[in-house]
Amino acid sequence: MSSKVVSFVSPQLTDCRDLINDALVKQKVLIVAGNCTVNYEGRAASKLTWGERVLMIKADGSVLLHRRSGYEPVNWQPPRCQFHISIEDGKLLSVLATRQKPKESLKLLFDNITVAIALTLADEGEFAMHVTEEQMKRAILLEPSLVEPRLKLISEETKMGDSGFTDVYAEDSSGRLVVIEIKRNPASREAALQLNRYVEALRKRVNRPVRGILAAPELKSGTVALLARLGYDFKAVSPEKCFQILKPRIDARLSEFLQ
Amino acid sequence: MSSKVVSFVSPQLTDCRDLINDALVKQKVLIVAGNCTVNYEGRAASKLTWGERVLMIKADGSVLLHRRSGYEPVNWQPPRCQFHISIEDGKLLSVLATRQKPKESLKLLFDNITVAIALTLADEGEFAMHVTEEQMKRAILLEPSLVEPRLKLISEETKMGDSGFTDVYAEDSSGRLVVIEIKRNPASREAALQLNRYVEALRKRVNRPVRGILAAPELKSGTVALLARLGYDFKAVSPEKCFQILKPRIDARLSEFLQ
DNA sequence: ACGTCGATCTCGAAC
DNA sequence: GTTCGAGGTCGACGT
Repeated sequence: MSSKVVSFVSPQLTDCRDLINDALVKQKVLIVAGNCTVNYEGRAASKLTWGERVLMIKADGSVLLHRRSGYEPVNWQPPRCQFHISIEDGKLLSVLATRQKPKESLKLLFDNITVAIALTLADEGEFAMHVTEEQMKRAILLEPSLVEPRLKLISEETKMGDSGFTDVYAEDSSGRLVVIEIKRNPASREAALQLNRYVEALRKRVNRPVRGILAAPELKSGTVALLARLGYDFKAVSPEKCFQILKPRIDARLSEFLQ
Repeated sequence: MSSKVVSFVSPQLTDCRDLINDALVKQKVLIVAGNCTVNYEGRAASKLTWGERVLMIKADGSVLLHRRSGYEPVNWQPPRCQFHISIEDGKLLSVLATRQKPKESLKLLFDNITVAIALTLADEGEFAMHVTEEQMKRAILLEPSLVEPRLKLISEETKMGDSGFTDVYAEDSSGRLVVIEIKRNPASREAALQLNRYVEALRKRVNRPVRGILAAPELKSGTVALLARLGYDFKAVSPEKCFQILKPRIDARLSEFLQ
């Protein structure tokens, strides 16, 4: 057996209790499959009657209980929760995971364990995501002509009162102020209304013409009419084009990682 | 070894390929731990350099790749994606999971597998959750006085033009229309703006006074001023109180389950 | 199919 | 600490 893994197939509940406690102390990743029932109380409350599921407890104390299907766990606990593992009535393995703030508790009872594994994962890998909304914004800040020719940037993330923040703030070739709302995905009505809030807030403060531009790969169907009614412009900006502009910088950062 | 589990510790890559393909065909739950690198392209794009992680493929074809820490998978694929498993250069196990609509692909390369497990999970358990926002709404529909005395319900989920739906729609003791926005958690500015959209949409359609009430356990600090400025009311409604009203019905439904 | 909205959302950043 | 917005959000429900 590898030093990286301690595993039992059809183990005794007491062996599992010890394996789990050891894994928690050593901050290993724990995987337990077996027949269980679950109770959650906290932000909401839930009950899950008996059935076979897969429990994962990660090194930071997050808990995930997965059924056969579904991307999301049926029950879970966020990172940094506290554990109490015990045997009840000599025939049930209890896994209790609790959190304060908010106060919530997750209790699993197993009457049978199919397999239990404790893993030590060596993972110093770098994760890099490209073309987020933030990166589209950086690309537009580097290259405002992506949105419109002769656009002059004024400032990034200017405070806009209680409407929150706007994405990019500029002046067009006619000297009008321009608020640019950037979306990575096809823009919904919500995006148009968000742009509207920013423009309205700015108009209250500057007594000069303010334009609004929604920059996104495309508009969802219902958004076209709303944007027109509000009197704002749409400019198609693709994440791919933004990526091309950012690529030299991203490559530079990746090569830093690899050094 | 139990019939419910097929597992390998430190297996050959070819054995893993066969185990995975078999598990996919039989719609088992698959767990593979090993050293891998990952590329994702689709709604965004990401790279993850080498490191040890846990891969889970569930019976519905959802994919989750977990690192040591974090509630969320570092990479994933939603249910119903298609797989292609192969050995590259005789020394890399490739797991390719693709989806159309949106077109996206996740590619994992393993150069070493610590443990691989295929599980058959027998799970017919019932999952029941209590005190969701939906249930708070049902409680208020049963007992409108939770929000205000002498409130008369008009209809539930009346269409509100392009603002979507409102939660509850009523008439107060003075005959004014009332839009009630219900939140399960402390209400944010976003909730107040949502209520505002519903009220504005209704005012455009009915040419009579329309009030707005935000019903939630409490208001977040910034929301108090905004709600006042918009001219709407706040009513504290606790999930616990709602649950008390619903409890008889929930108990009745649970006893149906147990029959 | 698309759009909207809730979620035990989670996560991170800004205040 | 809280608040706020983004997310490859996911998932459910309605059109």
